[in-house]
Amino acid sequence: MPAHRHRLQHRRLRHRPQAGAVADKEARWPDGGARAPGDGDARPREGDGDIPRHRRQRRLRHRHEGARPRRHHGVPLREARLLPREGLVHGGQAHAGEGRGGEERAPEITGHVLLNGQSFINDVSHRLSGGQDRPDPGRDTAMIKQVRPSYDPPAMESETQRYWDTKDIYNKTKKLRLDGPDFYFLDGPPYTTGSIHLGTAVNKALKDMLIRYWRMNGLNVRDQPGYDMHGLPIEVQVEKEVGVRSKQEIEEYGIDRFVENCRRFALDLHGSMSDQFKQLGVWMDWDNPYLTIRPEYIEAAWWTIERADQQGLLMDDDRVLSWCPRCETALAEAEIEYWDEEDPSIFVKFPLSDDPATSLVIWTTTPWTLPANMAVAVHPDMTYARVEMVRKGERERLIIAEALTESVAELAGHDDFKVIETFDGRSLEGRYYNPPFRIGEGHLPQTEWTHRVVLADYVEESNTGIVHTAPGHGPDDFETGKRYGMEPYCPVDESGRFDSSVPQYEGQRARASNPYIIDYLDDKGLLLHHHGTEHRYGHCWRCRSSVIFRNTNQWFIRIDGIKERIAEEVTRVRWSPDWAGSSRQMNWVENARDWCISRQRYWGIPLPVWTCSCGERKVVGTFDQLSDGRGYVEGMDPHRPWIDHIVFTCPRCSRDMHRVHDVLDVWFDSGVAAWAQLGYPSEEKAFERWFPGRFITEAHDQTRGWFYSQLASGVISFDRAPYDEVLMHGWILDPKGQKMSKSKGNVIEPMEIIKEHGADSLRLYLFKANPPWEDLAFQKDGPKNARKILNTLWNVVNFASTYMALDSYQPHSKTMGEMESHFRNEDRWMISRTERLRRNVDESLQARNVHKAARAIEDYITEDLSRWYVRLIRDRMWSEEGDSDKLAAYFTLHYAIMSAVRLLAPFCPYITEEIYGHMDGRLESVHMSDWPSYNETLIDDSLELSMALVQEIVEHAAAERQTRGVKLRWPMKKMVIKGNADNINSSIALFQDVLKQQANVKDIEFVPTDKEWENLILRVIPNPHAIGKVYRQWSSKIAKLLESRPAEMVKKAVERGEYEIGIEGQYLKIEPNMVSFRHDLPPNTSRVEFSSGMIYLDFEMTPEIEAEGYTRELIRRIQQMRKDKRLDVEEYIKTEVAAEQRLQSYFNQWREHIMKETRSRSISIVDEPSVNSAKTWDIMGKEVAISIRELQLSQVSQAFSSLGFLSNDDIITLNQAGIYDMESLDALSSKEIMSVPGLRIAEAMKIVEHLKKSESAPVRPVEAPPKKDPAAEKKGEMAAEKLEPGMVYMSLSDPGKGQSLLRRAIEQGMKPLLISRTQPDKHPLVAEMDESSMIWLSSMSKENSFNPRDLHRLEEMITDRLQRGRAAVLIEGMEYIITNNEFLPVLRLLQNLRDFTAERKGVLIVTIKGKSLEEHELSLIEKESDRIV
RNA sequence: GGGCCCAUGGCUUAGGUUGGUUAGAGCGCCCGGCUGAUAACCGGGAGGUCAUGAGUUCAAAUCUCAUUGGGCCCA
Repeated sequence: MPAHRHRLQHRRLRHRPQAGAVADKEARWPDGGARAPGDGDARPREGDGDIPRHRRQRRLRHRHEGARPRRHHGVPLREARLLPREGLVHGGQAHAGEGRGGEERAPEITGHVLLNGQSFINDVSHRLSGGQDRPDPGRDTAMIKQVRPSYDPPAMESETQRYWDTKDIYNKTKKLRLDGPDFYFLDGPPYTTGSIHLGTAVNKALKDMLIRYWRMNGLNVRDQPGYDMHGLPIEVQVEKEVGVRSKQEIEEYGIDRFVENCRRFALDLHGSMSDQFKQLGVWMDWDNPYLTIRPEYIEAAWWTIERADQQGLLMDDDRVLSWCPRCETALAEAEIEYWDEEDPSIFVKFPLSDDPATSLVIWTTTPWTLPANMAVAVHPDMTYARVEMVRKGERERLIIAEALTESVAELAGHDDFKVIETFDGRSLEGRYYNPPFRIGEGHLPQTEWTHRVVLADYVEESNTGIVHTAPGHGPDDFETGKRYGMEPYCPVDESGRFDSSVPQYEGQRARASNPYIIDYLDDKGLLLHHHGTEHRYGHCWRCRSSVIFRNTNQWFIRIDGIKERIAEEVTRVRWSPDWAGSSRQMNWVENARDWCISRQRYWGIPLPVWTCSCGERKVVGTFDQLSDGRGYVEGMDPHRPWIDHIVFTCPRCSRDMHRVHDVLDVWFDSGVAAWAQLGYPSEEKAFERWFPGRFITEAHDQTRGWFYSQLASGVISFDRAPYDEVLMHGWILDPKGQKMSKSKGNVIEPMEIIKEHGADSLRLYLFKANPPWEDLAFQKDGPKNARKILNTLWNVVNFASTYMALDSYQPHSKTMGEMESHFRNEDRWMISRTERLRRNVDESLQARNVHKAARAIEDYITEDLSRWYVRLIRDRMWSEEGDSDKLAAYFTLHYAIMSAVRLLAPFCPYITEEIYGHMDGRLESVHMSDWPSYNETLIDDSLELSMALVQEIVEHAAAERQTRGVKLRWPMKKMVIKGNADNINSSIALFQDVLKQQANVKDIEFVPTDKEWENLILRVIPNPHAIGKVYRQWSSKIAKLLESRPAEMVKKAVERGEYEIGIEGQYLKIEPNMVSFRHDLPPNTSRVEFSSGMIYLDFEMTPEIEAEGYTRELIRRIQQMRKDKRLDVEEYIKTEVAAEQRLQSYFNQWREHIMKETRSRSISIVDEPSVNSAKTWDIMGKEVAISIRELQLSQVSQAFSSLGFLSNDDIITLNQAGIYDMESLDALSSKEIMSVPGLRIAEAMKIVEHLKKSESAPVRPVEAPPKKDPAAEKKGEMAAEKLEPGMVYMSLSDPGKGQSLLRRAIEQGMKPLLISRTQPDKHPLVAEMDESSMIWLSSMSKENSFNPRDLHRLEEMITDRLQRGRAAVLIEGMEYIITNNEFLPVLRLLQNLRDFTAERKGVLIVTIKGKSLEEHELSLIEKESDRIV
């Protein structure tokens, strides 16, 4: 019998703590002290080492069972978790380190960090040697505590959050790295909106992940978060709040009040954002963010303006710029959002002054700019044509680009047209034309080139090829006008309305005048054609008004002068991905125009420029310089309007200098963040220490935003980019890849995801789903699936911690070197996989391939750790204490878990913290630990290859079992492996035991490459054609003879060319062409090809295999019955098995094993069942009737009642040794009794003494007394929760709940009706019901679907039963009915049934897998229940 | 119109630098198994013109060009 089977008893007992841990949730501790769940008894006590294992198991059990009465005061556990964890911290010294303390001492702990191409060795021991104490050896032991059995992220995360808060973990973690190399991480300030969205979430999560990674690598990371708090968005919100609608109204309201409101607004909002970031698990310096509205910040911006001025880069100028007519301010490109809008598309005739019968035809989508027309532009090299066109009977002459004549004619609806002559654009230059609008004298500046044809390169061969030019309304037009010496004319005022120079439209909004202008043109016969067109149109980033181009005076920073330097800096900076810099950013910089930094608004950094009417100007760079001004007050707020009151005296003419009333572009605010947050220039020390920033990461829209504004202001201020590295990340889109927007209603809220699945799951999904720089179409299933991965990790930890805690395993008591000799190959494999993972994750993160790192961890957890290694070591986990083989597995498993946890810590800070606290806990936080280094020498390619082969073969074997219908429970007789290369067999042989165990195969044979498996049957295939040619009439005889001869011999001989066969006295030579050979498989054998060879699987059934197989089937059935009866795992039973003779003999061979596995106190193996409650199972076509009866624990002890001095522990010990009653005790010799494993000597002696004394009378096995004791208690419970007639009960997850309710109903005398999807004969309730009371859903309809008629039939069946009075109906798997139907009919069915149930005083029980339904469906269904159970 | 990125089963994606077995996963679906990590897990199956077209090549999801669609940044 395999050794491990003996261990099942242990396992059963050891399983108890789990049940206890569940109870822990409400447990209270008498000492009021703090204990993490499960840490109580797992902690070693004095002398624990001497207590035999099973004793400790008992104690553990007692704690959980016996703890209840002690719960009278103290701290509920949830809070307890937040109080100090005793023994985890060494005297409050958070920095006492692993790494030195000896964790996994084998691999060198030397992290290697590569930053900006510059690498340095992060030597942990060096870092920790800064006068810090070695951890107290007495406390430098990890305490393994069992984790709570289920992973509940929202609850766990808020507990962890509180743990961090209470113990100030964040600050301690930072403090720990204080001596490390400084690393200036630069946070791009999000605009202060008050709530985070998925985009800001991924942004901060990414930052947090990298910061944690750097910290673990020993860097002292500066992590001040920032908030961008000035600007229009807040102004617009405040406008709404205080009820003003224009700049004029703001000024009436009072700029001071307005600005104060803005400040309050911004300050309120930033706090709630910080809270949300915290929940996301982001560790930044939330108590000390940099705010762009602080005076010192503003001073830094001023200083930068001053620097620009000193270099001659600051200027004011007239320019045509985007203008928001609502906000009445200029806008930068970065502040404009584009989307498609409908505009008119018109073709207008401009008659030539000297030939009014001929018109130039221009095209425009902005009719409102026509009053400001000053010229028309043609391309000098384009060919134009004079066309005669007949339209509506009228003849007209038009000038159009030649290539476009036809399309224009078509649009205009011509009757006929012909080209009269062609010429190039150049020849048109200077021709005068009559503009559509005549602007009054003194308004439109008349110069030499006004209302003439001009040349411009940008004119395209589209529409008409002639461009209406209004220098006051278009940047290109402006440039062209400038070239021809025109002064721009802009008849549109700040609010976007026509001024008095266009009396026709005075006071009208520019764009709104389009229809009137078109009408006017039409009236004057100038409109050739008019239609609508969709095109991209710019809008104000905040108020969404359409922007217009206006010519205004603004302040600029000249980019031309520094463009080259900026480009050089782009080249120098490290970009991820590479093309973000070399292509994208470069492209932007190359096309960059002068930076307009002035805005005509209130809530912003005031432009620090004072001007005098004489033209003198003063730029203020620091507050000190302010104090020279009149109106300066010490400590004053530098915002508007107060700053406007400061007046300087002009040094040139002594008149007053006033401040230009503009504020700065907010992109300038954030552009100076790198030094402004350090307080520079007023504070130099921090600047010298930290500047420049090492790293930034933002989304790709920042190419034109923050990436650029920093480049420009950095080059102005310090002649360099203020950062060294940029990681450009993507956007989060909706599931269909569309941008999320409130108007589309497709916004997914990060906080809701966090509430449901936890921040860890959200983060993991965000990290692993995509490369960082790609946009992510956010899938709602994403976090859910990520949670499953974390759940798997949790399960592994639960498994490991259960056993390790029981054994008080000390993970750090041995080094890897010391364990080396105890490792099995599978341990070495696991360690190799682990080292490889450590390397992969580190390399991926250094390359900023965040997704690859996350995916590597995921694969490792699910594939290597959970699905394989844990499977392999199960048996070893149950083995006896002190067994070095088990310790090797513990060590490896612990090493693997802790590696994964530390690698995962930056990604998922919560779950890793929780696991670390339970599996190690020597430091206060996993985030204080060092980044796992890797040891290349532990990576063993060939070992991993071996295991890969074994895994592949196991899979093939499983697949072959499936096709043959042979379950894994049935051992396979033999597996033969023939590798196709010499090393394959030996490579697989390395893991022969693993293969045997996992494939459940009794024997493995290897066949060398050049041989064939000997059991293959070589057959001679005679070739009658060839034989007949030579030997004619003998051929059939020869063929027969050949087939009958030993094929091997024939083959060899033929190959040698010497095979002869004797027939009728003659020897006939057999030529090679007369025969061929074939290898046939022996019976019951499969041949499967795998990547590196061939395997043969011998499924032959021997009596031994049959016996084992049937036994395992039987055990399985009994276990199932135990489960169905809801027996306690420790409950003893009495078992009867009725089966045919052959099976009986098999079961008898395995009798003891069966009893142990099933906790049967007795087992009788019989021909016919003696009770009719026996359940008949079909095991591989054989009928086996099983009945089990529970024996209460207390009754077991009655078996030894004559030995009153025995404790329950002793009795269990005896039971474990297979001694169940006095009879068997009697049969043992004194010596045997004394050597019962685990039995205390004193007790053993007492037993021996007692037996000698009493010559004890045979003790009858004790039957369970009629319903008393715990059984009665159970019933009492039921009685207490009697089912109420007329009620609908519903369980949203657990089918077992529904079944036990139905049982209760039966006990209450109700007639049951069961509707289920589980086949009736497999259903747990089958024993308690007759056939007519069960409806199998799948049999109600064909094709596994449910149609409305089936629904109706079902309703009839149920109401029929309810009508017959006092009925209880259980519908299981409601989700099946719902998913196969329209939802509403099902809901209606449920409503009908509910009414009917109430009316007939029946009971309706519905179980449903809530998870498989849509949320709203579920809530509707829930409403139809009276009670959720 | 220009620059950059993306396109692989119903959905999300791996592979692409370095062209070479049968394009690999997860979710969903179907079938089966396991059942003392178990509201978990495992195996199998169906499902792919690797966006389209052309080229290079003995060979293209992979390299080149063009086209289409989507995203970002600009004009």
